[in-house]
Amino acid sequence: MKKIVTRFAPSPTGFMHIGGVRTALYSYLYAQKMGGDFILRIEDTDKSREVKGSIAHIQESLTWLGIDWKYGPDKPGPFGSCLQSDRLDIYKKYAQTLVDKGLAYPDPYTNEELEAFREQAKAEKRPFLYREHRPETFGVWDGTKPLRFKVSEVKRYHWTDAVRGELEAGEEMLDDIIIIKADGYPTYNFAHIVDDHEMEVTHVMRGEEFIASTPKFLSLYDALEIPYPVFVTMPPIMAADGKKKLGKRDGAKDLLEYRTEGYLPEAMVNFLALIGWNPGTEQEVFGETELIETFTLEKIQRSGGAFNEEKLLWMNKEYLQKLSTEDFAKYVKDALPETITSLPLFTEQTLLKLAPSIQERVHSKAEITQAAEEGEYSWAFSTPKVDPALVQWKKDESPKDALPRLQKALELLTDADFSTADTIKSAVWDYAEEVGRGELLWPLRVSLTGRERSPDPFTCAFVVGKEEALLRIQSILNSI
RNA sequence: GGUCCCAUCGUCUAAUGGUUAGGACGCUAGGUUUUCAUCCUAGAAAUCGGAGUUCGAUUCUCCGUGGGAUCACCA
Repeated sequence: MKKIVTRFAPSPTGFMHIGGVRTALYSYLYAQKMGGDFILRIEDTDKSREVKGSIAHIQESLTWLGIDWKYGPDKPGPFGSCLQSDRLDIYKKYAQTLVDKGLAYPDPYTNEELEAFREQAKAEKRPFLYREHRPETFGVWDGTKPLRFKVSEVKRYHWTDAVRGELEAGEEMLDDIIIIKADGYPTYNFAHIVDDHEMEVTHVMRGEEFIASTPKFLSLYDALEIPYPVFVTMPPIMAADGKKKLGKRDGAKDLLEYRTEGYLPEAMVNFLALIGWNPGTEQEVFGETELIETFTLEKIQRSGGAFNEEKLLWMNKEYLQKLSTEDFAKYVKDALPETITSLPLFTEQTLLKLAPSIQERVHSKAEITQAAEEGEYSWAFSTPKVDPALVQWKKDESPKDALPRLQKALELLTDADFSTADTIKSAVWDYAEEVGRGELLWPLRVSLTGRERSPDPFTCAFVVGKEEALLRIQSILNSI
């Protein structure tokens, strides 16, 4: 059996966004699943649109997600460079075979003349077709004029798509397209066919925007006598409103922004895989290995899917919870603003003790940063100013009513084992049951944190440590 | 406008001729050792419309409708 080869072929015109990455991911997953190769090819044939640094950016994006390539801009293959700009001679060679067969010719018209043809067609309300203006005799291609492909067979093309099934399109799409531009660079239409053939790509996986132009490609495959690869059309990813394709103009973000926001690559991969594909089971959370095992072309969706950030957030939480406490503490530290990390009681040790209580509730780095800015964690790293009124548990009580309970708790805690939150809990639990849990636990927690919302009092006491905890309780006792 | 593609809860989707149309996110309610969160349980929520084929259509066919894509010396 022939080795499966897939490729991802972006143009270096800026950052990578969700849509592009998903295409890359599926191509990668399929190659992995089939024991084949995945190639990263850079389609840099339009110098004017090229954005400096984007090749590195693309590589960084894919690497972040754990998508690695057998051949790429940094790793040439047996077929040569993976940068199209390095392959000009190859395209010229293929173009020449077309010229030799009388299937390609230099465009004799000026831009102005072409524009006039277009205007005319528009005025007559019919589509513009270059082939209607095809010169009767072909000049010699000297490289100063664009080279056009002469469509020899204007017919209806039928082809099979691994996802969409039988597809067809009419002759309206067939025209004498430019294959080599006046600047010597090939067009996408031509270059990708040559490269896919040279690189022995078996499965061409790309977005549905290419369905309409497939007849053009097919006519070129025929003229070049290149066998068709398997076409695999991916559904578009739509903007959150589900109305239009997610593009840079519709708020599609740079993939790496998600990294900065604290999304884990595993969560992103898992989430991305599930827009437009599913295993047919009820499983939602997949590791990469599992994804590779279960991935099939047949289960790729036909219709477009909206990018739902809330589900991404949920997914991220799933993966955040799998992190070790140490790793999660690092994650938290990254998210904490200077105002927190510079607090007097801030230490790695305290952070490590606090981390689990954050881990069970948080979805992203942004959430931690925001909570921190709102003062949610300050109690752990500095002695809070406690408003005595907050100690009041029931409406008809006065803060003073909590005094005896706190006094007793202080005694119990003085003798308590502070090695875990549980040992602290067992020291006061019986008493809490006796007086009513809320009656003790609320004032205790408030004394420790000064906040209406926080983790449970045992965790809080554990985080700040025995000495500090006792100090805080004593302090509230004095101030009521 | 021509051509092409698509159509199940708000969203991601399962079920391809026979199911109480299932799951997940989100939402609502209740519960779990105080608050917030987590977690658990329950609930509301969908087959775009119309014909046809069939004993029976989410599923097959046709026509609408809606949405998307594409018509470059961009990829």
